[in-house]
Amino acid sequence: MPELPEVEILARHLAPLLLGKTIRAVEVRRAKVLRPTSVKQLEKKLVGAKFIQLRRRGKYLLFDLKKKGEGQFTCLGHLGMTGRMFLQPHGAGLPKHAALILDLGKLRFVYEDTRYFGRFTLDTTSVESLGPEPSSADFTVAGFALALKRSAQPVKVKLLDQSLVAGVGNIYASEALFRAKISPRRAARSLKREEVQRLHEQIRVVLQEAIDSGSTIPLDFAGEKTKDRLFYFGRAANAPDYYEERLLVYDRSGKPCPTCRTPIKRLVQAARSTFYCARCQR
DNA sequence: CACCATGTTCCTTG
DNA sequence: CCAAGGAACATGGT
Repeated sequence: MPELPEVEILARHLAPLLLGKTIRAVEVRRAKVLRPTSVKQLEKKLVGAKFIQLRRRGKYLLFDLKKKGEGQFTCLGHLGMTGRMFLQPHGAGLPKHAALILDLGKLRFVYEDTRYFGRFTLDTTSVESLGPEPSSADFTVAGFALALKRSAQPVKVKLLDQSLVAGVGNIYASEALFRAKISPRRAARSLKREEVQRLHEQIRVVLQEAIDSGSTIPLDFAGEKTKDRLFYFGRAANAPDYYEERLLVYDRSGKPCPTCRTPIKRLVQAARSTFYCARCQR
């Protein structure tokens, strides 16, 4: 489930379910996801604590908790590539790769992650190095331009740098560049002011549209029936029963560019796939 | 068997 | 200190 929009949708889904609930017990099935926190440290801190707020920063979830008579503290969650978080009744089947289970009384919170790349930890230092939130006023064209100027890397690769702007991942990097009509191969520092401006705007637009789209779809957070690929489809305006593909270039190599019909190309940069239209993107 | 996958972090080199 | 490149992490789908 993981770029900024997916995490935002998850945060909105979980917040009302978690707030006010108290953790009765903690079960850690894969201690690796707590790193560098130990099982003991997590248990000691979480058992008896109540959720008081849930925030998102970049692709991270920040769970604010508090125990009676003690100070507030924060737990950090990240979904890695394959993580999910959801609530379920006790007795419901646990997924094969359940990494952490929090007993909330009537319900339990499950963090499962097939590849265990994600985290659920007391160490919140990762958020310190994040760049501005793309939707906030802190994400300025001037600041973005300045950061791009310092890099000789291809702009697509640079967009994945979370210190530049927080939350853009491999899918939306390709999508934003397509919409801004900029080639993913361009050196970050070579972009003209107008191009930086277009890219800045399209990053904001593509992420916001994804959040809006995700909000209207009945998502299956537990992932038992459907796959979360569903998230990448938008509800078609006039046909309520099927989902129209929403991504314009990602994972569409060989398919026609939505603008000019030229086949979409796939390129490997920094060991990640990039998709683009060689005709529309210069 | 081969290659691919929504991400971050660590290590090395310059 | 910074930028950049590459491997590592781990499991599953095609």
